[in-house]
Amino acid sequence: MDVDKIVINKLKEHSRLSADDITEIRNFNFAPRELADQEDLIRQGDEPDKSVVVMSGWVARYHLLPGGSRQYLSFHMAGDWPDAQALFLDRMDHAVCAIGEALVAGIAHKEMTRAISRRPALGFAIWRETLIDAAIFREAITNNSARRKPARMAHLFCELFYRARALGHVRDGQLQLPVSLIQLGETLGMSIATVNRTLLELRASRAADFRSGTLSVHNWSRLCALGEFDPGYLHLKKQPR
Amino acid sequence: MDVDKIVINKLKEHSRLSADDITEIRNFNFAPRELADQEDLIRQGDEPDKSVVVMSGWVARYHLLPGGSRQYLSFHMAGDWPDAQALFLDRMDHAVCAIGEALVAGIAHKEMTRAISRRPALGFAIWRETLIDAAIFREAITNNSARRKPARMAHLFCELFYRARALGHVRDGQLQLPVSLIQLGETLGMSIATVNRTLLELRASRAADFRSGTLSVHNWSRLCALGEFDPGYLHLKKQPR
DNA sequence: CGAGTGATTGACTGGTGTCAAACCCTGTGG
DNA sequence: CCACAGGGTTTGACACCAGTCAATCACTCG
Repeated sequence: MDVDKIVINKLKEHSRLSADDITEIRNFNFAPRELADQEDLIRQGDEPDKSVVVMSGWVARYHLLPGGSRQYLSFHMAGDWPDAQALFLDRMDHAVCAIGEALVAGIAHKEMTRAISRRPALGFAIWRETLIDAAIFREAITNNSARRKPARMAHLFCELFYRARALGHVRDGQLQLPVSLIQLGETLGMSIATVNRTLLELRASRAADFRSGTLSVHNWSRLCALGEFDPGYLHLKKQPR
Repeated sequence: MDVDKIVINKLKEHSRLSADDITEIRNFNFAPRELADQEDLIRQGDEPDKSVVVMSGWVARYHLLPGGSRQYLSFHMAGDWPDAQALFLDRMDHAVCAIGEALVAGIAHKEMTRAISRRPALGFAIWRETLIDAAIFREAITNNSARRKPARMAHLFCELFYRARALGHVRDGQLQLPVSLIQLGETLGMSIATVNRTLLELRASRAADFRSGTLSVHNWSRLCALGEFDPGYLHLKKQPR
């Protein structure tokens, strides 16, 4: 699929676009870039001059911690616009890396601001995209602070699965998600030992099964119940399924 | 101080505004509203039609949890624009309440979008404001997930103190912050017992002292070290002190 | 002066991090 | 084809942090 199609579909998930807005997107010069597994797209402290759209694979945001370990902040799949927000921040306060091999497409910030000045509605759509990101961050605060470990993991799986389904990345109740247990731990704020034990627990509950980079959801409603998942915060117009 | 002055000063913290942008802000119709301690400004599920600026006191965002308890997400003081982001989200995924008595001023969303369509640069400034909010959320994820309890609390105090100082709310190394220990716990993801013990620890370290609604910072650099605080993520142009 | 809320402290217990060892799988090189 | 190395995963032992519960204290308000 073309980049502009991906972008347009994504924005349409939550915003209305006029024909002119769409033309404006079609005129963007997207610069593709291939990323190897774990390769950094941009680092903490960098001064970004472009935004990227994920075309295939996964990309993750993370904070680098004093000890050298990481705190993963969010995951982004094909269709997502992981750092639209870098548009107006001079210096990156976090890094973005590829999770597995990924393909992204960059748009120069200058080009974006010009387009937005011409067509405010397009800006509003992209703005909304960044606001949904913020809502996801808020939910992550709650998830990692207030929920017990099994609920925490279930919630993360719910969110990723739900978002992936909305973008059409789920096949046969399965989602490719090439993260290691270490990375899961650095996302959910638990040690690798606990990650593993919690994973076994989820498996035993027959709600979901994550192993070797594949998330299989066996019982969606049970998983939602376990994770206290309510998709409202994702602000998607059409609810999948 | 007038509302428009407060707003203009705040946006100038991180953005450049032209004379026309400032005129546009001056023309906003701000509707003042007084809030009692703990009063909800807006609830989870509401459909907002206006944004508010805090004029005095504090306001906090929180998620309501299944059990009825809360997860506080962020705190906002005079000058902050806590839900500029509600502008493009149909339904609130979180609530906002007053922490102590507070005074806020609301602007209708319609009025804001019109002004932004006229003056994109003003929109960019407000957008940036929401992006800084998102950066604060990201830091909260890391804080509550990756840092040990004492560092966690120290970091929160650092952030609030730093932001308050930038807005001129700090007097004699003291900041009025009328939160209870329960609320601190519901912010940092710890039980009230641990909050209290951690508070004693901070007090003993002679870095900071929080009691009866007043945060006193005795040794700023030590507090920063304890909390691994690096203010970069706040994206403020002028660093205070 | 009593009621109520919040703060403080102690005892107890369970969850979770740390450490260590074993295991599995994959790719590499002999 | 096997041996080996290395990364990721699985499991167990153990200590301790931190949550829960309960009692007491401090303070404010009616």
